[in-house]
Parts: sequence; C-alpha cells; structure tokens
Amino acid sequence: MMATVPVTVAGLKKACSQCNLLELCLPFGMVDSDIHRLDELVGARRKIKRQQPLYRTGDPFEAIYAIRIGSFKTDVLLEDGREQVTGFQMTGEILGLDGISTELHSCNAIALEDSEVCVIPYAKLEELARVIEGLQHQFHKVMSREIVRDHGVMMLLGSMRAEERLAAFLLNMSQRFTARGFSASEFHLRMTREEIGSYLGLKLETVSRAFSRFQDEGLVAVQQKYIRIIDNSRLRRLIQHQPSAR
Amino acid sequence: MMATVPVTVAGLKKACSQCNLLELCLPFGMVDSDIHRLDELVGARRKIKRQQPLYRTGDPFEAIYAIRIGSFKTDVLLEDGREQVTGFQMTGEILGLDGISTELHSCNAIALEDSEVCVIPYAKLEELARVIEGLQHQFHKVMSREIVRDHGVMMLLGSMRAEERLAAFLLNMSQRFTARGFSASEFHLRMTREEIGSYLGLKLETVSRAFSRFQDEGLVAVQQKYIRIIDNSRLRRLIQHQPSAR
DNA sequence: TCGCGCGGTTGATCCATGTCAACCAGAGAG
DNA sequence: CTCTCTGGTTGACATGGATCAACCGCGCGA
Repeated sequence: MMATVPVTVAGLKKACSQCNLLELCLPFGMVDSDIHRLDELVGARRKIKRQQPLYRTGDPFEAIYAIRIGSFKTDVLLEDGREQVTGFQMTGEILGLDGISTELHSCNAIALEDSEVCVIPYAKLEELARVIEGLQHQFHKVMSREIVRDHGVMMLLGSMRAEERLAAFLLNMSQRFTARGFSASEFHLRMTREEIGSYLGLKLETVSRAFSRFQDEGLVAVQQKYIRIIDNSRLRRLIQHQPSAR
Repeated sequence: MMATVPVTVAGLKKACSQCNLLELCLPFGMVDSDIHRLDELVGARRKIKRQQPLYRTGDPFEAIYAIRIGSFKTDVLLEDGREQVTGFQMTGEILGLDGISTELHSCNAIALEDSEVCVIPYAKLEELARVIEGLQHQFHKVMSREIVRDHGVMMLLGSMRAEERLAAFLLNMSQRFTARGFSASEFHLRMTREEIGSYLGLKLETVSRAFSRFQDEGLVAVQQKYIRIIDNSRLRRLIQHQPSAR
C-alpha cells in the first residue's frame, strides 16, 4: 500500500529540505544551501480526494504541483466525450506544466486515490530559478523529461501492438515503483482497466484479455489491480520482438 | 514553395533582431532592447541538406536549434527497426529540447528539405535566461507548448479513427502555414505518405486511401504532395463527430 | 446477513486497418 | 529520349482489436 511510504509529516514548514522525495522531485541535484531556499517557494499543501480534480481544462494557470502523497491521471477530453488519458503520475512527479504555454490548463488532473500535493506558485518559481542555477536547470530537465516521456507514449500508441503496449506499461510502472522504494515485481495499480485502456489506446476488454493472456503464459500474476511480475525479461523481449515481423 | 519566404539574409551578425520569424520563435514577447542581447546568443548557423540529420539519438546535447529555413521531422527508432515520427517542425520552431533531460538527444531530427537552423548553445541560453526575464518565460512557454502538442498527438493516436487523424493533421498543417504567411488552403507537404503514416500511427496505404476518399468527397484536392483544402469546415466537423457514435 | 453496483472477465461476431501485390507517374541519370 | 527508381494509388484479402452481451465477484451500505 502506498500509505506505507515513510513520509515525514513533522516539520511542515520545512518543505523540501525535509522531504524524502527529494531525489525524485524538483530539488534534485541542488546543493543543500539552495534547497533550504526552496522552503519559501513551496508554500501551501493541498489535499485532493480520490476522483477529485487538482485542476481542470481551462482553469487559469498559476502554479505547478509536486505530488507528495498519492497518484493522479491527466486526461484530455474531446467534445464528443472521448477521453484520452495522457499520463499517470506518482509521488515526486510534477503536474501542471501544460498550463505554462497559454496560462490556462489544457488537461484535467484527477486524483486516483486520496492525495496531497505541494503547491509551487509559478511566478515565484521563475523568480527563484533566475537566482538558483541548480533549480533552473532541474526545472528544465523536468520539462524535457516530460517531452521525452511523451515521445515514448507516441511510440507505444503509433507503433506497438496491444500486448506490447501493456508490457511496456507494466515495466514502466514497475520501474517507477522501484525508484520509490517499492517492490519492482508486485504492486497495486490505482487505475481501472478503462483508464489503462484509454492511456494505451485500447478498449478495456482488450486490456483485460491481454492481462489474461500474460497470466496464462506465466508472465505475470493478475488479481484485479494487484499485479505480480513473474518473468520480467520475457516481458521485456515482448516489446522489441515484433512478432508479426515481415 | 518555401523558397518564397522573405528571409532577410543581409546583416547576418544581427541574428534575432533582424529575423522576420521573430514572432514565431524564441524571442517572441521580448522587448526590443532585450532582443538585441540575443544576437550574441545565437551564434552559428548550420545548413542541413535534405534527408540529413541535424542530430541523432545518442548525440551529446549541447544546443537547441531554431529553424530559419526549411523543415524537419523528428523520430524515434525501436531496436527492431520500427520508426515513430514524433513531429514535423517548420520555420521558427525549436528543435532539440528532448536532449536537456539526459544531456543526450533521445530522437533523430532529419531535414525534410535543404534547411538552415540557428544554433543556440544551451549553456549560454540558461545563462541569458537568468538575466532576461522575457527570454526565460518564452523559453518555458516553448517547452510547455511542446508538451501540450504532444498531448494532442496522443489524443490523435489513442482515440481517433484514420480519417479523423488525417483531417486533424491537414488542419494543423494549414494553420501553421497560415501563421507563416502562406495560404491556409493550398500547400506542399514536404513529407512522404509513409512519414505521415508513421506520425499518425497508420500505414501509408491507409493514408493514401484516406486522401483519396477526402478527394472523392470534395473535401480536398490532392495531387501527390500538393494539397488544396476545399471544405475546411467539413474537415473540422469530421474530427469531432465520432461517426460510429454509440 | 443480504442485495446492489461497479469493475472485471470472457465469448461471439464484426469491421477498420493492415498486408500483400500489382500497377502507375514523375524525376533524375545516362 | 528512354530507363530506372522512388513514392503514390488501388484492389483483394487477412486479422487484431472493437463491439455487444452475458456473467462474475468483491466491497459496501442497509
């Protein structure tokens, strides 16, 4: 369970300098003395209940958010109701970067479970980034990483088959859980089959069937949202080995 | 033809302040006095022949690039040879942002025609962005816009049908040509059907057939790479009106 | 304890797009 | 001017994933 993350709740005023998510988050790579200066930047916290939006398409942009506790999805809606999930975010990851370009948010950010974020007022961030080189650089890296991640998703959606997409998704989740000190091989997904499907450009039935096939083949053990990865390397091979080659 | 773009070739030392792409490019929104300070930033020009790479996956990252003349595609390759085109870039647009996150480029940037870019050394850009607020802000906007654009592509790839994707692609091209002072309704595409297909997650035959159907229905006139948009609004409706509504 | 509802699974069938193949047209080389 | 090559179009057929439908089971509230 995510609740077992050892979050330091004491010393709420010292935001970043006391936070154990430091090396996953914005202050990564900054020197200690600079990190202390962030404590003034990261003012408020905000709790978001499961299924509630942190922000919505069209909301005025004034801050970005670092996830302290919980997880989110971001999605884009078409007028006719179609939804595209554009990402799932975990602790330490940054939300809201989409808003910088037009000063309006261009997607919805919805909590997948009861969550808490650090509010980082954007004007203040730009100000501080002008004097703290390490912050400037790390912020640019975070944005760039998002762009690179998006390219990976395009690869998924544009060039991979259903099972490859799901395999890539599971490996990605595993890797991110690992980075947060959780098991690489077993974890609870916080999103539904439908949300996974939307993210991967598939229908929920297809996602469900792919899970079942993976289970039949001994690649993973699936029990609803609880996943255990049994054969990591075979999953990995699945992604690159275009089976319908030629 | 793109060659008819009225590029000011005189005064090559004054890079940005003399450039007519200004309002499409990095200096947008900056005050005149600041724009002059960019002229020192944007040092070298680089010419890239058609089909040649500006940079490749794995190349060390040290600069970003603003397109002065011509156009590019960016793509990601999978080990088994599958290619995903992640974007097409036109004059004034910025290339290379993918490299910031790991200091290594994570995609290939290939010229679609003989092109020329302004080389913007990244270290120098960060330095200047710390003193020129307008530059900092505009740079962030450029990155954010790229993220938003990527979300749009995910929507395309994950939730739209072949004809919707092509319609969205054409409208997007039209809009970008317009922003550059070209006709909104007729233009030459610089990329092949295969590249369009890769971008849209379709095979070239499917792209070709969709073009033919659009032509039959009087939406566009197609002659190889030469496109004339006849019924803009019907194209637009095509995107939102999920025909297989349910 | 029971009943309800949501999320998940599975089966049968359909269809949009992929695959394979033939052919065509324009551009560049000799 | 013809040959060749690359990119584009079109047709016939195959198939992966969507659609539609039934059913299952866990968690929750009464």
